[in-house]
Amino acid sequence: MSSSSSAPATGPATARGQRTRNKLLAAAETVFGDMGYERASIVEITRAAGVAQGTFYVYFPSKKAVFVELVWELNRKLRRSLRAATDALVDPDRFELERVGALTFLRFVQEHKDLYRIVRQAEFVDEELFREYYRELSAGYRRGLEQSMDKGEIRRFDPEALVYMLMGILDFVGMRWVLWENELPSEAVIEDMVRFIRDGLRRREGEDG
Amino acid sequence: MSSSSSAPATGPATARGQRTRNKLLAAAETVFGDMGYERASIVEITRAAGVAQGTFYVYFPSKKAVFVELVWELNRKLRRSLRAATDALVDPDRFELERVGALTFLRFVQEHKDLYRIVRQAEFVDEELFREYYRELSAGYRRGLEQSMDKGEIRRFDPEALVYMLMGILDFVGMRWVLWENELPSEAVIEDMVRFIRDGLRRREGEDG
Amino acid sequence: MSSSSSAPATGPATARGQRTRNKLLAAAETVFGDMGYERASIVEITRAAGVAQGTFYVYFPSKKAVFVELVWELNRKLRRSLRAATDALVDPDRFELERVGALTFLRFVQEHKDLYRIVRQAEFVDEELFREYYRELSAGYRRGLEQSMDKGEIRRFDPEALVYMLMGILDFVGMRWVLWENELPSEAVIEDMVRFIRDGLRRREGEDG
Amino acid sequence: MSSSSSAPATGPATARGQRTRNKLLAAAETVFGDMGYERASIVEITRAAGVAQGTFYVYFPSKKAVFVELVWELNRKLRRSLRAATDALVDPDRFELERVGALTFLRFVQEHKDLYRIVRQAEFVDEELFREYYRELSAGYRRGLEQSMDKGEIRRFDPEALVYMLMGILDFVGMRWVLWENELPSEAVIEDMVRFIRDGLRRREGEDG
DNA sequence: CATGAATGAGGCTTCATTCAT
DNA sequence: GATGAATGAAGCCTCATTCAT
Repeated sequence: MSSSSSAPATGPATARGQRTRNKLLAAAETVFGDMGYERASIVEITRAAGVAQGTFYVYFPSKKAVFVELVWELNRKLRRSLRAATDALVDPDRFELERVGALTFLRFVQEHKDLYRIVRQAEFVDEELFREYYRELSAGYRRGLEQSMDKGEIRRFDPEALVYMLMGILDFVGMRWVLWENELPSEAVIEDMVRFIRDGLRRREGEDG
Repeated sequence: MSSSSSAPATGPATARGQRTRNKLLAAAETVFGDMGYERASIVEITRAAGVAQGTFYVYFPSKKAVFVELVWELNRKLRRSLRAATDALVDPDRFELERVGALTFLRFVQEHKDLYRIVRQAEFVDEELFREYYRELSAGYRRGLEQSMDKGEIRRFDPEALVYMLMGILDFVGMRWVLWENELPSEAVIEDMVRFIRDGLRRREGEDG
Repeated sequence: MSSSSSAPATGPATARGQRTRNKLLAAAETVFGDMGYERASIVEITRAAGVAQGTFYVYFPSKKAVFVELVWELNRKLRRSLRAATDALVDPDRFELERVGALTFLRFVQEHKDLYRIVRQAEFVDEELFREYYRELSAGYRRGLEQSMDKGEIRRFDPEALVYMLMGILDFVGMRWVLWENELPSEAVIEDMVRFIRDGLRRREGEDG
Repeated sequence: MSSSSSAPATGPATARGQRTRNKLLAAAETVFGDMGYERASIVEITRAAGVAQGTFYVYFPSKKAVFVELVWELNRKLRRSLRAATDALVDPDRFELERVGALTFLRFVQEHKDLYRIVRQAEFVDEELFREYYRELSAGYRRGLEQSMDKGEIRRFDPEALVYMLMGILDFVGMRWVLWENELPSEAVIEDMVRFIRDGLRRREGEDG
């Protein structure tokens, strides 16, 4: 019977296959990161992976397919990082969570610069994919913020608005320092950011919600 | 500068020439906005402009050239809008400026959805152009914020950090509502945003700067 | 306005354009005839036409498109030839028409060997195109045969059956001699063919229809 | 012949080997019939056969090789069918033979639509193979017709011409009804065909050969 | 001034075939 | 005896750009 006909072009599941697939994925990450989706070519990717051009199509049905996979990989990895970092905290308040979350995010960007740049291109590769990326990412964040509002830790906001504002801050800080300067923001910058967020979130004296 | 003969393909300076050039520019804006830089083609642009293919090269030396020009045009227009809106205010404080600036930005995005998407692509067309765009945009904003700090209206921040955080907020709110929902954010969202920014900026009691 | 957006990729209508288009069409005819549709390549066609590869797509939207055009061109030419030949006859009976039609067909094949082979491939390029080809070709033939039946010149047959039998005879004779031997069938063969058809059509004594 | 060691990739001669080979052959028949020679792929064939891609080359040296084998298989089967059908007749005259031969052919086509389409493609895979197919098929037919002429059962014809005309009739009737309508021609059509052939063959009164 | 036919490099993808396991 | 991962040549098509008119 062999593998009949249903395999969705994910490529051989053998050990060797896994290795090749990973080489390809890593190469694609680098190449897309360097040259952008459109200018990246399959030849370039396979050359970087050290395999023949045709090998690419053993593992991925199309150029777009690797890209999409990469985007989701980043999404998963990032969420996992954030969850790990915050789960490690003992009885944290919202402000602690924001500080740790921000730092984790920036470090993640630093370690996955290519992947990060890939997301930024998704908008032009597949609009819906791009939105899905943020929807997915914001969902958990938003839940946490809503809980904090319910607990009265922070002021009440339209949760969707709040989550996008916070993501916007992180995105731009990540872009400005990690991507452009190729380094984590200085202590001072981080401190300013955390303080700005904290004060923005905090209930004012005399407020009831 | 002047109208010597070396300017590379800026096109005839006659009135008719100006008209053609503008048609081309407008067409390029639409087409780049619709299909993205890479997928947009010169034929598409010239067809939309109602001129022959070759005419394009009378006015612009390359595809990239129109794109760059478009980016700067957006930049200029946006800064002009912002300046106009804030100049109209009588003796405004920082918070008033932020509110008006935010609204102006969002309305601008609404009217220039194409140009907005164009900027976001600049990152992959010409990294430096993209950074320049934000450097230019942030310069004036930053000056204003520094003055407010000096006056003690708002807390002291690393000005670069502050300006990118604020741009990040606006960018994401504009994206989430104006681009994705195709409408201005609701009053509630705007209000939350303005309040978040205001509280983030405000000096805490007892602080001295 | 130029040529706005409706031109169905038929290429420039200028004199120069017509010339190029014809070169391309002629080259395609030869190449498809020589190597068959699938093995023929656009490079081969453009090389034979003496133009650049890209020029092909100025005139035809796809490989298949030229092919289809070629098929219909053959169809038209063949029908025109047959009509011309039979129209020239003065008060012909069915048998005279068959003789002249057969000869005309065979001569046509001899002069259009490429196009002839092209039709035979249509079956594998586009099944429906292939059937349309025969439907179109048989329509006029069939009308003539029906008239002859009505006049009582020939026996009554299911007209569709008759027309396909006659086309089958001609097709195979054309294949066997014109294509394979590269010459018109001998007088003897032609005579046998005409006689066979005549006797097959003729009413037997004592029949009434 | 024999089972020495030089036969190029005919595959293992064991029972299991035979089974695999037949699965491959059957799969190839279906796939070539469905998609045509050029569009059919080895992967498709091996998948349909339920074996690994590489296995194909254990049994056949190339894609073309299976195809050629399939063509000859059809040829053999068809001739065997025809022989069986006519051998069963008791002291038949030419007209009876033609009627039975025609019916047998049409039924064969109906049961082997795949193989039928395969032959029609042979022309573009290997011209010589295609001609050989008809030469082989016509050889026996022609001998029978010559005998009938010698016996005076039918009029004298150039035998090659006659045999190709008759094959042409059958080919087109098979195509028009069995392939296109997916059904045997109606009684009426069959009757017209048999009558047309009979009258075409028959000696006219007063003829002597 | 403008045109638009022509170019040719380069991109994505398919697939027959090989060969180490 | 069978496998299936890998190969790389080749195909169709797109498009920015040039240049003769």
